[in-house]
Amino acid sequence: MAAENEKSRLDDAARAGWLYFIAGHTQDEIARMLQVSRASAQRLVSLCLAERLITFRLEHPIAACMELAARLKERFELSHCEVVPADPAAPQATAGIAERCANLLDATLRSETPVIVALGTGRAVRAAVERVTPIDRPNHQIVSLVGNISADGSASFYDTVGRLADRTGARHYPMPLPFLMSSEDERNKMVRIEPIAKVKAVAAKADLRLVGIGQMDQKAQVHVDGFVTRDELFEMMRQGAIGEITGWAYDSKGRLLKAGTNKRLTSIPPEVPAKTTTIGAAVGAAKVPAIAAALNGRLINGLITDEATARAILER
Amino acid sequence: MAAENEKSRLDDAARAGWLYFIAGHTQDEIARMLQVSRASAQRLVSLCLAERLITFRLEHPIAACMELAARLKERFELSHCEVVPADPAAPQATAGIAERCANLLDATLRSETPVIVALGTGRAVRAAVERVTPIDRPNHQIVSLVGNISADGSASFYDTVGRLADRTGARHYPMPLPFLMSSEDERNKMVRIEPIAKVKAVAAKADLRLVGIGQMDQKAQVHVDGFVTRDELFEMMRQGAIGEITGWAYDSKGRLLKAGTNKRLTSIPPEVPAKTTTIGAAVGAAKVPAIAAALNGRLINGLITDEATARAILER
DNA sequence: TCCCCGTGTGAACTATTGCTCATCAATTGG
DNA sequence: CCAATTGATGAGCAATAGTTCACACGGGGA
Repeated sequence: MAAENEKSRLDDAARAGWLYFIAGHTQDEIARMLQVSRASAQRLVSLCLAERLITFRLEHPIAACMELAARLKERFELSHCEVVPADPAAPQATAGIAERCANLLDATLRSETPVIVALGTGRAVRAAVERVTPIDRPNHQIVSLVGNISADGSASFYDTVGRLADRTGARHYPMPLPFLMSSEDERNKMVRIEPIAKVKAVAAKADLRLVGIGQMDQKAQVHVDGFVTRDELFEMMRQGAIGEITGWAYDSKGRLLKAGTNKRLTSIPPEVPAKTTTIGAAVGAAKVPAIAAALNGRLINGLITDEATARAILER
Repeated sequence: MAAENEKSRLDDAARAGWLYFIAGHTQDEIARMLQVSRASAQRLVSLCLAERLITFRLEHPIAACMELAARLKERFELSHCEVVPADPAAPQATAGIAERCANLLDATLRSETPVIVALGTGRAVRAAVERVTPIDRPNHQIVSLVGNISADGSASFYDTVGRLADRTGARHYPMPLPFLMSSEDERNKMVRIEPIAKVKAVAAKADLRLVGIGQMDQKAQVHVDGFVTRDELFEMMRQGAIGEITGWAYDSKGRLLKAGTNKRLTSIPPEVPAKTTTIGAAVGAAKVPAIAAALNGRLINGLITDEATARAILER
């Protein structure tokens, strides 16, 4: 086709695009104006889009978040990803992601058919549970991925499973075990006893796993909360631990370590690669390496984070 | 409603808009993603538009033209307006507007039901006629608004009516009169004779009038072509003439003058205000005051011009 | 010259979107 | 505390947009 016609076709495409998107006419009107069939007007509008003659710009902070979420989803083959605007007032605030996690839980629990939700650790997860809107779903099941008894024998304040069950009337399965056993043998023994095996079995069928992601540094939450000692933490760091999910430490490639506390952990380990919908929830510059490793290692296939964290992950 | 909810609603609107326009999802998909009904998703997309969260940008020279045409249409209450990109190589070229005029004529003449087209003077009009695609429409009528005999008695080379009739097989009505009579009396006598009255009658029923717009300055086309003498031209300029349509001179407010050559003109005068679709076709910096006056005086209700001229008219 | 290929076209059909209306929940004022 | 008002909601329908298909046109190449 002659270059001149090609050009005039693009001109018409631009005209059609202008009339459609900017002037707000229907394609039928445009067809009459341009003296073509409606089908041709539609083709012109498509062409205008295809040739990128027209661009959309979303003037809203959310736009950047959507963009980041789409890139994360693509890059790490995630089944679900949400990025919330970073709160400039509180860059580490979990409020934003907690709201999204709560929304996700709401959506999942709204289902009439029975679902199983498994919960891990993390402030965001805990906060999310508090924000779930109460709903009566006695046929759902809520299961904990981590032991809720801390080193000193008291019940952990992370009783997220119980709280979520309160709000839904669902059956719930806390894990009646200490976070760490004293030896590998003992761990292996414990996880085979009936009540624990039952919890594991339910967790294995979970429709959704919602987990926090912890970094393994001097401020590691597992240490701050008293689940692992300073020495245990340092040992894991020497072994290359960079992050943890439900206590399971992994290295910078997202490989679960086969040493140290991992041998004595009672938590249910992540699937590798994650097949069940497994959503990680975490924010903060300190957690970026841990989150990135979890994504690369396919320990999670979903992520809820904030804008600053998302950007940092993508820029690595 | 609380400000927080309001904000979250706008967030959702932005999300929906992003998913719709940028990610290209359907509203149904968006509804599922956002956990709302499809109707609500549609409302969110509308809201996004209404709140101008999203803007469209058309990266094409045509965009500016469409914008200018829309402003001219609005400002002067035009029923039709087209602005073509100015050709940087030939700022006065009528090629662009001629093409659009031809397109307009094509569109009008394509009609199966009989239509009457009246033609005025002007290079653009003449060039447009040459570009009309031949079509067999014996029931159409083409009528001239101006005498086609020049001062020296020869037939004018502006035989646009004949040329257009050739291309369409339409009946045509040239105006067998000199452009100017020697006196007002004589003019009044001539326009009453049968063949002329017939032409006037047909012209009065025209569905479309396509006319050129001439400026009244030393390079006025009516003078250059020898229809009016230098003295006559200067006299009209003294009377305030700034432009002419089919020879009828008007002042800067678009009021037809009641003096000088206007008293001896045989051309069919413009309707004031224009009720029939009356399209003016003109480009060039020199014609800007004439075009603007014609628009203000409602001598025309349609305009075909180029980008530079359109901009100049709007900036006055 | 005739044929073939690529391209564009409109008709007809399907999918998507926009709108109206009845309903319902929340908030406010009496 | 209740009625009135406001505003959001979803169902259902009408309008609009998108797709598919068969066909026509026009420009090379045999």
